[in-house]
Amino acid sequence: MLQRKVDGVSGTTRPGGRTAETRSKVLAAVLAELIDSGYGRTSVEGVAERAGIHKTTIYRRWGNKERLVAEALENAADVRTEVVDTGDIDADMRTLARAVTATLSTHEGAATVRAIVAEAPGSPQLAAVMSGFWAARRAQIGPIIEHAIARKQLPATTDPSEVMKYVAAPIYYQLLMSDEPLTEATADRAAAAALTAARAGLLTHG
Amino acid sequence: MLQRKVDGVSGTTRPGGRTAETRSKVLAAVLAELIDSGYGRTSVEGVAERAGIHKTTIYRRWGNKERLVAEALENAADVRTEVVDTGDIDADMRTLARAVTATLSTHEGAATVRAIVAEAPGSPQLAAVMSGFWAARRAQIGPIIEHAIARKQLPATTDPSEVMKYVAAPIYYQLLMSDEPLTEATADRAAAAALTAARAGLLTHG
Amino acid sequence: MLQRKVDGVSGTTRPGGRTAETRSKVLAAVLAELIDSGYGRTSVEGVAERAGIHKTTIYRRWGNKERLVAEALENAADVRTEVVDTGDIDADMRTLARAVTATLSTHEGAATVRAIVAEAPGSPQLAAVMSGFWAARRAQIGPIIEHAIARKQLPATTDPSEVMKYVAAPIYYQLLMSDEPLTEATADRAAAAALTAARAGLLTHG
Amino acid sequence: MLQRKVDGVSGTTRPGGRTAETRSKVLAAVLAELIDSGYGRTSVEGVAERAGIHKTTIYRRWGNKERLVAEALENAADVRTEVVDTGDIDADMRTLARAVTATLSTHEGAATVRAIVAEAPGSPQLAAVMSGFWAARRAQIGPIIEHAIARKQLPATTDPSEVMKYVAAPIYYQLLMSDEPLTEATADRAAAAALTAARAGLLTHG
DNA sequence: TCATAAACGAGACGGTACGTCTCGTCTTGTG
DNA sequence: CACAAGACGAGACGTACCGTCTCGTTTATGA
Repeated sequence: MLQRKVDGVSGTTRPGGRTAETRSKVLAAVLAELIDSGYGRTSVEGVAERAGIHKTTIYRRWGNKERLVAEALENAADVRTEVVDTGDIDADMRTLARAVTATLSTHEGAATVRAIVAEAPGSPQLAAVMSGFWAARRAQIGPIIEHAIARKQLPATTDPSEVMKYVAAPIYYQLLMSDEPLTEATADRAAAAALTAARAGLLTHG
Repeated sequence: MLQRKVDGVSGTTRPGGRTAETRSKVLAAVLAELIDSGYGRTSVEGVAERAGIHKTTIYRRWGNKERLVAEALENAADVRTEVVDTGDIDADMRTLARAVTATLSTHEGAATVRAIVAEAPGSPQLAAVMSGFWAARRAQIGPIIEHAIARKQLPATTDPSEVMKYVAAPIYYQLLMSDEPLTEATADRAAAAALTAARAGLLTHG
Repeated sequence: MLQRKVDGVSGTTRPGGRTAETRSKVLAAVLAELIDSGYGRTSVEGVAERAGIHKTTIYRRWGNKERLVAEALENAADVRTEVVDTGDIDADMRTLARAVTATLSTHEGAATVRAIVAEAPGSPQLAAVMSGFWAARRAQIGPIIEHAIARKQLPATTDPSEVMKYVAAPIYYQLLMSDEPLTEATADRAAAAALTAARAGLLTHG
Repeated sequence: MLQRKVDGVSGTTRPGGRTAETRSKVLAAVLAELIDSGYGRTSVEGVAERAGIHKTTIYRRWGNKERLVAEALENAADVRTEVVDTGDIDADMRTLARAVTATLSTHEGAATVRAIVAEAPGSPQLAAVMSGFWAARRAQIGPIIEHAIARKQLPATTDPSEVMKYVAAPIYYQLLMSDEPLTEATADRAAAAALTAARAGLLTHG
């Protein structure tokens, strides 16, 4: 399954105590601080206080702020969007786009994305997080696109990655670069535009 | 005329002496630091040193790091993309997309965008910078789209802002969210996809 | 004269601020903490708080705890014992011994000595402080001994340094190695014993 | 019988394990660290590592750093100076002084003394160690002095403790307060001076 | 010989202090 | 008056130890 040990990254061997619980409290606190204040104004000490543990513990386990935030974001990114493959490519794309929009519409989602974009350059950890996140997304739509191709609804050489990119791009762009709110209309338009481009044979491999 | 107007955006009051020169040295230094190190690792003291002036001077004129960076970026964004209206909507869009791609392909352009995206939330100054930047872009393509509409190459209700957004989105997205390089193919595909969506009547007002 | 610039060690050039006052507040606070708690339990943060200034200021000026304490002790050691040369060698030695005893009998004097002895090994700064302190002491009794020699009260080859050492040794020893209190009797006995040894020709050069 | 008696030094209570060996390894490590680094820079963790055991074990047995060091020093002080009573008070005192000098001349002896002096105030444990150490020394010279008194070589009221003090004081003083090396001449002079003072009736009870 | 209790290993944790790095303010002096 | 020089307050960062606790493992002994 996709089940991951709760204990993923740092529950090394045998905890002398409350390892896993501490970990989850801290990661939750990181996200909360990120949302409230953004990466720049998030402090390790603030996280520790919010989590009700001591800052030394954080430094012991995560070493520095960057790795701490990276793991928190990785964790958050793990909460994956449920996407179904109904066979109706238009509806499925719309569903996907709306899911993305919904995520980014929350204060939490928006803050997470901003934190990642802001810190990814220069942080191998975060780059890896993002990489993994998008790989997961691609894995999700791959089958949907392939089914659509099988049903001749999309050109045979259509690249699922590109479709994903063209669906997501306008949504992320609107979040990051404009002050317009994200609505369902935003999502639907993005989905429709991506499919139109795909049908026109623009979103192919290579 | 002989009027020089070195003093573009914020020629505060009246350059009593070396004001303007100091200003441009500082702003250049800010950009350089931003490019070298990113926003987080750019320090006012580093900027001062690089500019060969004293940090007090910076604080006197810009007050804080955020306003300093905001003005530097505003200044940088002023270097505007030359876009021509040849009447061939496909070619013109491709030219526009390539110009955007070219800008973001430079180390400087990429760093600038990242700095803006990272700091815009929470910084009214930067939000305004970004706002103005996109207004300028929209002003550029407005006439092109209108001409295309006049020639019936695009639906009458096509929204130039949306077209701009759909051209730019995949390019910015690729810069910020993936590690694929920006190429001319990226630009051409973005331009084609945006036009396809526009022709399909998806990029209309409202 | 023996007058030293108030500003001795760190009044570098000509400060843009309140340098000298800060310095004296800090050094006084160091001594106070040393007396209250001993070297081991004296913290830079505590000193800063007591001095009413910020710890960063201390680190900026003294670099680390060791140098801070060294300078404070150097400063304290400067408060010199007044010793007079009456011509009566017995009385003068007794006066000297009593002065030493009086100094070491105060909480402050005892704490200072303990701090120096504890930290001197491994701290060139403190070694230098101690060196200077004893040089000053030797300079004080030098003339007294010479006068006594001139009056044939002491052997011609008597070494003032040795006399000083034999006067001070039992007093310091009693402070550091036993729990007996320092009294005038302690001082008088030390003075008498040193003179007896000197008269016996034991405290000579080489 | 089958009794093994692994338990050399202090067969604490009931060894469920390898008690005695651990103890001696730890105490040796403490001394070594003390010698290498002084009290301030000696860490329990460092001691544990050097002893090849775990720091928890140390805390279990000694509770804290102070008690650990106290016991190590107590142990070290136990190695007692052999002093003989030949009947020749001058020679015996010289032997005693040379023994003291020899001990303090070693890196180990010097470090031990410094550690004790530095930490004794505020540490009842160490005060007790020192107290015991000097009691042992007094016990050693008591008979020698008494024999000398019996032979009328010293005044009847001579206090052995005072004689010990006046022999040791210049030696300790030189170690702690100056940078002159300890030599046999140092020892001989100290012995001679103490005896001179004693013969002059200065080192009496009360 | 085998169960048991003490000693031990491993390591997470709370906590104090250290020393470093920026940011932004303020003071003083100089051209 | 603009600027250089720099002291200072504020506060976060990351490190080193201290001493406590829990859990699991080893080992000597006594039944």
